[in-house]
Amino acid sequence: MITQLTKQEIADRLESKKIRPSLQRIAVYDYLLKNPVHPTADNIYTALAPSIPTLSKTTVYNTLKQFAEVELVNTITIEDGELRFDADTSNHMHFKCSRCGKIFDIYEKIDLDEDMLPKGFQLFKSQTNLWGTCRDCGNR
Amino acid sequence: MITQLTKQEIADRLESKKIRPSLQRIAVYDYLLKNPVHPTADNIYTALAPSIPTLSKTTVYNTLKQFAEVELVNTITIEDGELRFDADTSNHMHFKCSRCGKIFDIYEKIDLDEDMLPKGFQLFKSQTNLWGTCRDCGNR
DNA sequence: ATCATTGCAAACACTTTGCATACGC
DNA sequence: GCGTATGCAAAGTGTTTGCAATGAT
Repeated sequence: MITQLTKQEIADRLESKKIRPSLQRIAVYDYLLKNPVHPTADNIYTALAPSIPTLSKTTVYNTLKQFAEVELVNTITIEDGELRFDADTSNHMHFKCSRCGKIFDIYEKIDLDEDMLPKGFQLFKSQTNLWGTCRDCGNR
Repeated sequence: MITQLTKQEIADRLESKKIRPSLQRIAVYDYLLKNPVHPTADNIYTALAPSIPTLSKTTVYNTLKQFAEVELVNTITIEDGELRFDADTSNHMHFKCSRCGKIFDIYEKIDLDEDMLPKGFQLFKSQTNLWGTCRDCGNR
């Protein structure tokens, strides 16, 4: 499920969201596409820092926040105290293995719609998180 | 949906989970039952501090962590950077109003089961979070 | 030249830890 | 009296903010 886009394609996508395609921003988005493992801001910073020596964590945070605002990425709050990011904005669930900590994408669709909410409520977004053990970690 | 239990009933419930029913622990659990608004640890501390002047935040944090471990309460990660607590451990969803910030319980049930997971995965727990606007806050 | 972006350091918010005091059986 | 619980202060973690330097058009 790794998406490859050329730098130009990434640049175009950023511009279509009115975000100037700087080197840093392209690198962050490219990283998210190539590493769909729901990294934290710190993960991304650590991964990119060697190739962009001047990169700062602030820039990574700013960039991700901006991406989230224009819905280029989804933020995942499956774990308290850290935010994870996903460039796959299609509607899917996340499964966190309590043993190894890996987060898996689950594309099974569940139907959620406004009808299940009380009158007058409007639904913008939903997120379903699952916890358990993955195939490699067995039970308990 | 406010649950009232006597101190004795709370004490019994804590003991059934092998937790010694101290004054502080009873107060925290009682608060959660009477105030099912998904408070943070800090909310609880602030609310209880006047009546238990020696109470410390550490104790509130310790207590909640303990309760969560024995599944007396559920932890809700609907917002990054803060954990919320719910003494209602029945399976339900949470709706956060993006405007007023209130969190509502949605008892509509969605079916999630192990069948939707890849082979070898085991499901222990799930949590569905919804975002939008509540009846009082209208749209946008 | 102007305006946006970057990156450092400091500030923040929430939570956990270390440890001495106090409490309960 | 002994083991657990409590509470203070300090440390830790993830994130945001203030601001000067840099970069792009």
